[in-house]
Order: sequence, then structure tokens, then C-alpha cells
Amino acid sequence: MNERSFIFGAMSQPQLEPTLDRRAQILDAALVCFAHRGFHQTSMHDISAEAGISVGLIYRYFANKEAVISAMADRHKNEIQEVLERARQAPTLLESLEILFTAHCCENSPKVLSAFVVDLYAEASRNPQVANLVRDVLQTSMDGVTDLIARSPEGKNAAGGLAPNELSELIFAVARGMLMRDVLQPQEMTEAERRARQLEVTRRLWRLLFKTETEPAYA
Amino acid sequence: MNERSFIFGAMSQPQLEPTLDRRAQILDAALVCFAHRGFHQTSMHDISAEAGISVGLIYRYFANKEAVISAMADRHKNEIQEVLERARQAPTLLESLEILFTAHCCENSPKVLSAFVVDLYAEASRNPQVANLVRDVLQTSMDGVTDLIARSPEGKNAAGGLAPNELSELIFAVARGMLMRDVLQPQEMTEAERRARQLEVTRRLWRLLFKTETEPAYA
Amino acid sequence: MNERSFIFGAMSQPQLEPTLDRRAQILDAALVCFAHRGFHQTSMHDISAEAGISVGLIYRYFANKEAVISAMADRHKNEIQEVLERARQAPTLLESLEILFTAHCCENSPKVLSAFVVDLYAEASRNPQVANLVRDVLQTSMDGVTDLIARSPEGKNAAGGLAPNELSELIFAVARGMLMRDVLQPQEMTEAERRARQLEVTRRLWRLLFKTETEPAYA
Amino acid sequence: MNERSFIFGAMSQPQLEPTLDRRAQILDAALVCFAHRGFHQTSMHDISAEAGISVGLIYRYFANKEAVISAMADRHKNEIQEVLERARQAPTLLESLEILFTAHCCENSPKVLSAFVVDLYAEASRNPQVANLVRDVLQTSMDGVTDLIARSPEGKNAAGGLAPNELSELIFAVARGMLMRDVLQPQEMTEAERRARQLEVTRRLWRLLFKTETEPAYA
DNA sequence: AATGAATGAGGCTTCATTCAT
DNA sequence: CATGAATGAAGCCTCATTCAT
Repeated sequence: MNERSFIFGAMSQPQLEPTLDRRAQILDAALVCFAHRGFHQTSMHDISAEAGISVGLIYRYFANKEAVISAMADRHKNEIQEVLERARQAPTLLESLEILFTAHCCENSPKVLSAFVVDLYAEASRNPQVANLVRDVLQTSMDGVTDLIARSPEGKNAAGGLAPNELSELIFAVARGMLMRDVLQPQEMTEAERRARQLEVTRRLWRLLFKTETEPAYA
Repeated sequence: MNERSFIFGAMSQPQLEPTLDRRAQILDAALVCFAHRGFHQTSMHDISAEAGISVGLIYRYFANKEAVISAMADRHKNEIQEVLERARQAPTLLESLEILFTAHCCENSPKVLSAFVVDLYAEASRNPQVANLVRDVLQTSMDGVTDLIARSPEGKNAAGGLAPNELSELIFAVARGMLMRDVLQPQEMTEAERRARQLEVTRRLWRLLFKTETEPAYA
Repeated sequence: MNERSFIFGAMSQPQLEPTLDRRAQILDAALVCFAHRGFHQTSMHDISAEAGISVGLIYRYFANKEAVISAMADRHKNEIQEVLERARQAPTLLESLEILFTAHCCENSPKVLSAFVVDLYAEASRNPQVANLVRDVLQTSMDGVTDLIARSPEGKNAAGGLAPNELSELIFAVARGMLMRDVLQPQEMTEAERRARQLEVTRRLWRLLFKTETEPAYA
Repeated sequence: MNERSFIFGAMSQPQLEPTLDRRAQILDAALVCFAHRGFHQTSMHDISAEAGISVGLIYRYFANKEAVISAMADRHKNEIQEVLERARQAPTLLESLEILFTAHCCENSPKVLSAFVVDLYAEASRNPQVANLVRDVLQTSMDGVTDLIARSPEGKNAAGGLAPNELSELIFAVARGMLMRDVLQPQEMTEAERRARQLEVTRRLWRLLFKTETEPAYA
């Protein structure tokens, strides 16, 4: 009921865009809170304070707290798919893997935070809706990587005679396992250090899986 | 140490045990609740109801809810160490790994449940006390496995030229990653099915890490 | 179940005395707790711990917590009457007043503690039974002092032409007022300092009330 | 300071006041409850019911129950200072004392209730923060009365050769003592009766302290 | 006589959600 | 669109009291 809504009241586009912005703003704030405190210890007030808006406003964009969590899971899905897309466009398989393994610690705006992801899995274990979402992300990603492997030259002749989908499964298990370990790291660790460690493991894994003994290992 | 305990000396053990039993009973109930609902959505009433006792009684054995969580983490630590001990006594490295990878889904009394462990890591990301405990468990376990590998014949000549501690790190990453995936599985999956899948991954990993190309792979 | 009750178990007098001892023991403990924490912030457990007995045992001697408070009030009444008796036997009026004004801070075993008395009045304002008791103590005491004044030489010719009962009323008002102030004193103040201050006020009051201007003031 | 407050500038006061009103409303309700039941037997529900609001709302204005008690003590301080101010403006010393001695029983809106004040002292004996507040009120008030006495004609030549601060100390002791006695009075006593009794004691005290023998006592 | 484990009602506090403005 | 005051259910925890031993 302020002048803004009076002036632009009839126009459709400004109504849509701010809505998306607001949702994003709220989700950004929620992510920070969720990563710091976990889903169920984060209050709606925490989120509103972090977003710099009022509590009531959140309810204009989300039906309830549950919906915020679901939306977060959904957005996480999209972000994982963006990472996958970038991985897909990398020139070599190793570089693809590097992108996948460092996605959660090296983004400019870190929208994939390990503590959040671990919480997401914990939530998935009781919330079937979240479970479906996470399972879906995982399956899509694994299929994508399976495909990457199948297309890459190294993938044809992998160690242990493993098929691309088996390799993909292993790679994702390691990625999840590293992420899980990440939450144990002291906060003092810098982004650069986290990234370095992730890269090291990635290369070690790559060497293991795709550098057959007959070829000399340069890396 | 008064005459009563002298006279009823033989009954003194039941005097001591009930306290330990109660704690165990409460922790058993808490584990069920925590695995189903997560730490922070489990109410003290939930635990007391699951244990079949009153709420107040929990507070005779634990200072507060936080203390129940810590005690759970502590008990988890001991149970992991028992698993590690069993793994250490297995005749071959492969069997050791099988024990490690199936500990959480195949126990007679399932005290290590994947949902609980994921929640434990989530909690560790915000509760330094829990983080220390979990880190400690992890380090001890990894050191144990590093040792196992170093002693085993396969360990000397592992794939990728990886050192025992690097192999151990990879193995535990995969184990954590599989556990994390486990929470996404539908509840309908039987213990046997979970176990089968874990064993399959274990063998695949073992083959990959320890079956060098020069030897023919039978498994 | 100790040897004493075993040996004297059948004898009637030891059965009675321990009961009185127990009650006294419990009330002693209760006083300490009440003075430190107040009636309603003191738990039965606090009392039992201070008395070095079990919680259940208190209920063998007192119907409930309320009964402990009432018994405390009742014992307070008796102790005040003992103080009054001692005051009555003092050689001079001044010494009588000194006994009255220092009763709460100078006992060997301090059974009349200012914080407890203030709490007792607070309780009296809502518990009619306690109010009756306290009123009764007060009336008896004031009557006693009125009598003391009437008998003493100074009392005949008091300042302001006040009657003995009016003087007594004033004296008790001052005594209560000083006691009330006492609870504000820092804990660091020693018994000796408290006593000294009380004596100073007592003498000042005595001089005021009973030293008429025509006589020279020696004290 | 946003445009809204610019546009509705005239309505900004009602925005501020409600908060103050709420606090006052809650404190008013708390006073009634505290006077009836004491601090620690008054539940937050009692206060909310007395105030006609929900329990949760209290927590928007006070951090916790302790904060309500502290705020009550603080408001008491201010009210005592207002009483002192009125006493200071009275034409004679006797009238000043009458105001001081009847403040707690004769107000139109009785915000200084004897039971509450006794509870406040009881609380002060254990809560250092409250103790400081009460001590502060007392000291300020006593200093004010010392000053009043020093300025008044009667004060120069008081009975017993007492200095103004000694007289003030005595006066406040009596006032506290009378207040303490007040809680013993049956509820049936009317305000007028309480007032009459307080006035009688005040005059008696005044006559005693300030009517020297040489002058004829008219009052 | 004595213990202390056990109960469960009740108190304090938080927080998701609503709604008047 | 936006605020934040208001609600009340629910969670954590304490404690008076009971009772089997």
C-alpha cells in the first residue's frame, strides 16, 4: 500500500521479478543460517534477520518453514546441475572431476556448503520429499558422469575393469565422503587449503581409476 | 561399604548395574528416536516414551538433552572401535574391509545406523565437542586401517603407487559416502539387500586398490 | 539400620529422642537453605543434602514442604521467646535492648538469620497460618518489652511522654527495620561488624527514648 | 526514519508509546501478582493472565522472568524517588515525613505495596543486582531526608543530640519496620485504617525526635 | 528407620504462524 | 508489499511427592 505499489501496481513484470529476487534473497539468508545452525535449529526469525526483512514477509513467499527447506533442496538441485554442466564442458576428464570435487568449497558465492549438504542428507532420511529430490540430483549427476567417462579416452580402459557407471558410483561415493569429512575440519582452514586438499584427492582418485599401469604416470 | 553391603554383598552388582542399564536403556531409546527423527526433532518425551520411562527419570542419568547426544556420540565411538577391532582380527584385508563397510547395516542389534551417523556429522559441524569425538573416532579408525594395509601382502603393491595412509583415506571416504547414500534408500530395502550392495562395493573397491593389473582378477 | 537403632531398637525413649533430633537436624538444614535461597527456591533435595540424609526421610518427619516451613516458623517463635527471656533477665533496660537488637547476628549458632526473617514476613503476607504465628510472636515480644519498660526506672519518664506500649512499638519497628536493612549488607561484613552497628543503633535509640534532656548523657 | 514515518510523522508517537505501555501494563500485572504470591510463586502465566495477554508476549518486552523482577525493582526505585520529591516539597518536616510513611498504603494507584517491598528485600538478600538497586534507592532517600532535616528548623536542635544523618537512619528504620509489620495486618483493614495508623506513628516519631522538652508539645 | 529411584505435573521459554495496520 | 505485535502449542527441565526395597 505504499506509493510504489500504487504506481507500478498494474504492471506485471515488476511484480514478477521482485518476487524472484525476494525468494532468492530469502533462500540466500536461509542457506547461511542452515549451514551455521542446521535446519531445525534455525528459526524463521534467524532467516528474516539474516535477510534483513521481517518475519511475516517470508510467509508471503513460502507457505511455511518446510517449504523453505524444500525450496532450498530444489535450488541445491539446480546448482548441482549447473556444476555438472560446467564439468561436462571441461576439456578433459580430470578437469571435470576437479570441478565436481571442488564445487562446494571454491565458489565465489558459496551456495553449496558442506554442512548444508550433510544436513540435507540427514533431512532426506526422514522427509521423503527431500529424499526424492536428493536422490534425483544424485542420479542425474551420476548419469552425467557415467556419460562423461564413457565418452572420454581414459574411460574405455579403466582400472579394475570397471564399467563407467561403476566408476561413477565410486567417484560420487568418494565425493560425498570427502564432503562429509569437510564438516569436521576446523573453521580456521582457508578456502584455498580446502580446495588444495580436494584437488589432491581428486587427482589421486583419477590416477587410480584411469591411469593404467602400462602408461607412465606424469601427474 | 556399610554392613548392609556386607550382608547383601552378593546383591551389590545389581545395585551397580541398574544405573548402567538405565543409561544404556535410555541411549538405546535415544538412538531409535534420533535415527528416526534427528537429534533436534526428538523431544525428551519421545525418548522417555520409547524407553518406557518417565521424562524426569532421564534427568537422573543425563544432565540435559545435550548430554544425551554427547553420550550417544561417545558410545558410537566405542562401537566403532569394536568394529575396528573385529576388522583387525579378520584373516584377510578383504574381509577386514567387508566388516568395516557392513558394520552399519548388518548388526544383530543395529547400534550403528546410517541416519544417526549422518546426523552426528551434521551435529559435529556445529558442536565442537561432538566434532572432536567424531574426528577422534575417524583418526583412530583410519590409523588402524592404515596399519592393516601396511601389514597385508596386497598393501605393499597397491594400485596407483598409493601409500597405505592414502589408501586408507580413500577407503574411508568411500565408506562415508556409501553411508550417506544409504539414508536415501527407501525403507523397504531389507537388511540383506543393503548388505549385499555394500559388499559389492567393498569388493569392487578392493579389486581396484589391491588387485594389480599383472595378476588376473578372478573375483 | 545402624548399630544404635539395633541396640536400642526396643527401648522407647531412644525412639522418641531420635525423632526430635531428626526434626531438629532437618530444621537446622532447612534454615541454612531458606536463609540462602528463600523458602520457595529451596528444594526438598537441597534440605536433604544439607542435612546429609535422604529426601524420603524428610517425609517421615514432615507431611510436606509446607509443614517444614510452618515448623520453622514455629521454632522461630520459640527462639524469639528465648531471646525475650534472656532480655527480661538483663540487669538494665539498655542491656535488654542490646540483647533484642543483636539476637539475629550474634548467636553462636545463628538460628535467627535476617534473610530468613524477612522471608518469613513475606511468607506471612500470603500464608495466614504463618501470619498468625508471626503476629503472635510479635505481640508476645512487644508485650514483654512493654512490661520491661514499665518496670524499669527509665521507663517512667520517657521522652515525648510516650507510654510503655508506644515505646515498645517504636523499638520493635526499629528492630525490624534494622533487620530488613541487614539483608542489604554485603556478605563480606563480619559478624563483629554487624553486631557493632546494631549496638550503636541500640544505644542511640535508648539515649533518645530514655535519656531525658535534663539528665546528662554519659553513654 | 523511512518515508513512512515521514509521511505519518504525527503517528510516530503512538508507535513508541505502545511499547512503553505494554511494559507498564506487564509490570502493573506483575506487581499485583508479586504482591499476592511473591516473586517465585508467581508464574509467567499468572502475569500474562493478569495483564490479559499471552505468555509469549511478555518475552517480547522482557528477556525472562528475572528481567521482569529487575524492571519492577527499577520502577520501584523511580517511584520512591517521586515520593521523595513530593516529600521534599512539603512545607514542613512533619508533612514530609507523613508523605514518606504513607506512600505505600495511600496512593490512588497503589504501586508501592508492602508485601512487594518485603519480597524485594528478600530477593535483594540473594540477588546482588536487586540488592544494589535497593541499596541505591535507600541511600538516595536517606540522603534526601538528611538534607530535609538539616534545612528544617526542628532539625537543628533534635532530641538526643543526634545528627541529621543519624535521625534519617532512625526514621527509615522505623519506616521499614512499619512496612514489615503492615504485611501482618489482616486484609480486611481498609486503606484508611492503614493510613491512620501510619500517620499516628509518624507523628509520634516526629514528636519524639524533634519536639525538645523545653518547648511545649502542642501536637 | 532409611534410601533414592521413579513419577508427572507444572514452570520457563521458544518459535512457527497469523493478522491488523 | 511489508511490518512486527501477538498467539499458543510444545519443548526442556525441575521438583514435590511416593514407594519398593
